[in-house]
Amino acid sequence: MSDERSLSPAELAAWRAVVESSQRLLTRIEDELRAASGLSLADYHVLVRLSEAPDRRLRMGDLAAKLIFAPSRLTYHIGTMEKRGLVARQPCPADRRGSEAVLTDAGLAALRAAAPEHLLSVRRHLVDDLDEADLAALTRIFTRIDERLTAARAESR
Amino acid sequence: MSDERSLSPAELAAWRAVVESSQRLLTRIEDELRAASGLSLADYHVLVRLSEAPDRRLRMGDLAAKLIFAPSRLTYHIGTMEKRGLVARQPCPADRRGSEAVLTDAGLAALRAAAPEHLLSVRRHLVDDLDEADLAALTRIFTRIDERLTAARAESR
DNA sequence: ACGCGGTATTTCAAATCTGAACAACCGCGC
DNA sequence: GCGCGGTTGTTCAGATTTGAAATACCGCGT
Repeated sequence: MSDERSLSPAELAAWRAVVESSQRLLTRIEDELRAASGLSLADYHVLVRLSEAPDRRLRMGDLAAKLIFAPSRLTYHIGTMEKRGLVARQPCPADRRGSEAVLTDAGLAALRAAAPEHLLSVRRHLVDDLDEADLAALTRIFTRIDERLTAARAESR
Repeated sequence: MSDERSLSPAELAAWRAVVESSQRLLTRIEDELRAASGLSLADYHVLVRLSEAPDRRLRMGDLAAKLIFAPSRLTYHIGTMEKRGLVARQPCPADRRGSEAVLTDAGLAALRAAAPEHLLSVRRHLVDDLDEADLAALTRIFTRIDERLTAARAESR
């Protein structure tokens, strides 16, 4: 707290630990997911979001927001998943500008096939290291950060 | 803890919170860094690592390990930074296979110019939300994850 | 009904990232 | 001293990601 233009060693250590470890964690878990299922983490997240959506479908924009993807990235990504038969793209009936991504049966099957190993992977590399208090702290901390970020984004419009 | 092949709702919530919020946090902080200084977060991290190294220089391999970059990515990235005059590349005297990345005066100046705003940004979006206990918890948790990952990597060789 | 500012998505080119294959070199053991 | 397995970086081609510009459409106000 000494200088507001800087960070204390403890603050810097926390920031660095988060940046580096989360990077390493994601990389590792993605590697394992890829090896076990052929899906990237992005593929997996697309499948999860669609599987949770009513009627297994979402507007491109909504899906992009949930995944934190730039619009053009989602267009491209859904394109590759469509080629593999994991999702389908359909024009949105209510709004002719829009389109929806729909989870196919094959996509749902791929998700179900990949999930157990993947969750095991998450458990092995993250959850098993944490006790209940850690878990709660992580959830609370990151949820709060997210809320603040979303609020800050709303302001800067 | 019910099924070892799955995750409890609390565990899943923690995992999702970490993945999404850290993603959003990084994106946001990178945007601000870019807007204020023209540096990407990767640029900034390269500069930081070099500035901390003895004689302001590091072997490509060591730098790549610190940054969690694939080798070819670092080659490319140092190439772009070299064009901008932020770093220089020199053959390694002790090992003729290797090369070293060296921080230039311009690179150091760029880092010093960018740091205050960037740290403010980190403070605003992360540190200000945390009390001392949170800070310590984050550091402890992510440091432990990192140790485990590094250990696991060593095994799978 | 019409125009118009705004929104949803795609397209395009350029920048970046990845992994496999390569070239040069190290140093150990024969 | 030589050869060989292992290391260090780079190169290359292809995949992904980005941001700006284009396209098509919405719905409000007139």
